[in-house]
Amino acid sequence: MGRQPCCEKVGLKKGPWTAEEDQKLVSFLLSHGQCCWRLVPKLAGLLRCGKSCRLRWTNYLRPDLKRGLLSGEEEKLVIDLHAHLGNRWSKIAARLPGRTDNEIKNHWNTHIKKKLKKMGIDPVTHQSLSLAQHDPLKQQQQQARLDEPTKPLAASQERTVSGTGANDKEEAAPTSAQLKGVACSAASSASAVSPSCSSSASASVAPPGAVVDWPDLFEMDGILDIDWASFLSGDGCGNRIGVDLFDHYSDVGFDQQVWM
DNA sequence: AACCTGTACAACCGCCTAGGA
DNA sequence: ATCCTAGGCGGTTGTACAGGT
Repeated sequence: MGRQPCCEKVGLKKGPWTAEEDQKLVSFLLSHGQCCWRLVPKLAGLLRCGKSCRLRWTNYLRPDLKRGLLSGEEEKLVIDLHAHLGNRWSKIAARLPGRTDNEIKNHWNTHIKKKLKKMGIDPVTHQSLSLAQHDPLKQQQQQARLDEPTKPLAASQERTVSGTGANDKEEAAPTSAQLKGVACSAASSASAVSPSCSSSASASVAPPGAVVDWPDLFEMDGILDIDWASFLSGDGCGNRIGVDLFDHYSDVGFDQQVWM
């Protein structure tokens, strides 16, 4: 007995979304809010699967998304968080307001991986490639640390929406990165700034049944941008992100010149 | 100009989990 | 306790575009 498909796929359209489809989806979601994704395509008059609609909204149409390449500061934060969290893109995205897990994952695979390799850093273990090659035990330990949170029990906690108590518990546990001061309070500050900006938390943009106007969303986005800007600009520990990141990689030869 | 190759990123797929019936 | 559904996640694929030959 196979798994049931997420929806009836016969007759459904696949592939790139057209402007018309985008417009239908956006106008529907903005006037009705997010409710049951399975019903959205029917109600919005789209020949798409609900899952596809959710993805399109989450990764592309959400008004609070930032567009364009990740900034240098964002890249550094992604690397830092990846060293801390591994390939848990949604968790990483939760720390970067206006960015989606998909976007970060793509950026990691196409840009950051290469840069790290170019600098002689293993993008998986965040160790020097030569060090990792010559010290399999250390490599194994590092990998085990990255793998650990994905164990079933931890995974079930991880699935909780960012910013919840469960998530906070996880943050409270000291990690090697935090012990080195890498995490600073960057992570907690960012999450405090925007609990609603990860794809997983996107539902908070508009509660079920809520009618949301574009201006409201943009205004909220503006608030996020201001806070994020001050966060990055050096208020509090903003300046420390870059400094700590380079400190973190100092033993593996993180070359700031190469990066910039 | 035509073709080939590499790159970037949008979109899909399959699996997992939570929650409700 | 079990089954089913919806939502979410990470990995992978597909496609458009740019640059090189």
